Amino acid sequence: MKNKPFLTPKQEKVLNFIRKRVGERLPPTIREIGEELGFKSTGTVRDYLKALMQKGLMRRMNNKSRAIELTECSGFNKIPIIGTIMAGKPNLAYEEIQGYVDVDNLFLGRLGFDDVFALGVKGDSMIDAGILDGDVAIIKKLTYADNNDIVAALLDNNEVTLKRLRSKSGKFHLEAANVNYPPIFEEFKVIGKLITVIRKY
Amino acid sequence: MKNKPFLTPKQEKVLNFIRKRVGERLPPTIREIGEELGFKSTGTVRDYLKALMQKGLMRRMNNKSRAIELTECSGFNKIPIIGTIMAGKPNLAYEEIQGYVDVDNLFLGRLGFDDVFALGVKGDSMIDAGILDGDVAIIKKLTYADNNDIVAALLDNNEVTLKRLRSKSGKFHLEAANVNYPPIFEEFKVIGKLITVIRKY
DNA sequence: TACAATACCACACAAATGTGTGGTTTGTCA
DNA sequence: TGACAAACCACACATTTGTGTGGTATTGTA
Repeated sequence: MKNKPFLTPKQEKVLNFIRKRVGERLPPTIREIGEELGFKSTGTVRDYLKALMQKGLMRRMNNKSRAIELTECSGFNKIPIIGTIMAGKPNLAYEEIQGYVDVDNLFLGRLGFDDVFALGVKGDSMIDAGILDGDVAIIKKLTYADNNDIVAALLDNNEVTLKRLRSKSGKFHLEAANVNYPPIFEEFKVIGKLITVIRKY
Repeated sequence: MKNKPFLTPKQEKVLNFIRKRVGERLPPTIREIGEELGFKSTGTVRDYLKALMQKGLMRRMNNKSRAIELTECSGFNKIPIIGTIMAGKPNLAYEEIQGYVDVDNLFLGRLGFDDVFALGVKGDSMIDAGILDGDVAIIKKLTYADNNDIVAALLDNNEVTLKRLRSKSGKFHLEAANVNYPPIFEEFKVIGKLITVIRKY
């Protein structure tokens, strides 16, 4: 069993300041960290950054200002997923936390923002797959997909549509998830694969 | 009627690139913008930034690298929502962006993290409302709800269930969205209201 | 005791980055 | 036609920022 990366109090202070600034959308420069924490030398700050990097908490790009990337992917934005809830307690002192919804990583997993895009769902053609009008579909950019995957496909008329990919005797076609829509046998190109659906009420 | 701040296509491209980079938590330098957009002079980029600032879309700090702040608020993690996609283009250039999915604000809106929790959906009792087994339901903590709202309710056996709230002649009961499930008339307590559904594939 | 890690500092230097001035071209509008 | 804004470029310069080297002091530990 490995023990979690131990941080000295000072190191934690540095990390927290970086977290704060990253949260504010402008990571600090080395000198800004020094000013905030009271270090008079840039070398000191670099020692800390080196330590934090060795402990796997951040990455940096060479010769790029403010280029600090926290690997922990901002552990703040998590929502607990609850199984059962204790009865008497008024304020949801949840007993069984099954996991966490990570707001940042939810859609992306290990993907970058370049690898996905979102599509507003129009119509009810996928209603039997639980995808309703107005839902937002998060699509991972791909040019291929497997049988039964739900894909974003580009049709000949330059329209993008969300359908299920089916193969029948070696040929692919698109199927709606709604008996009222016929399958699509025309030419199309897969541009991505559905990885997440979001619906707001 | 006021017209929205007019942006030229080029200006919008610049803005979108900045949005993207701010979303990635490292705003671009002037030269990085120029490289991406194909400008050979820093002066050109500064002209654009000046224009965007005059239109009230961003602020900058003097002599600070990457210090671009988008005024359009909460520019945290945004995924572009794309309408139509140019046919030939392979890599989905941020050409026609209709809007953004704001990862942070998606579930929460103006709520804090304390005001919501998540529920793992089990079973198919809400399938006709497009809520499937395995979905994650984001619930806003409330002790009341309106007729027809989908709510998280605490039953007598300490189970939490997701159902539609119905009132009939002044009395509330719970209804599944699946003809195979009978309505629930037993005692229950509303603990929250469904605000978002997320499904991962 | 010797060694390693932590916790600092000073300072020089190079690279990145922002600023400023002065241009050219194109199209629109009065 | 002239004025003006958008949309560019080149280049010098100042400032910011990252890098690198070489120190000192303290503490725990093998």
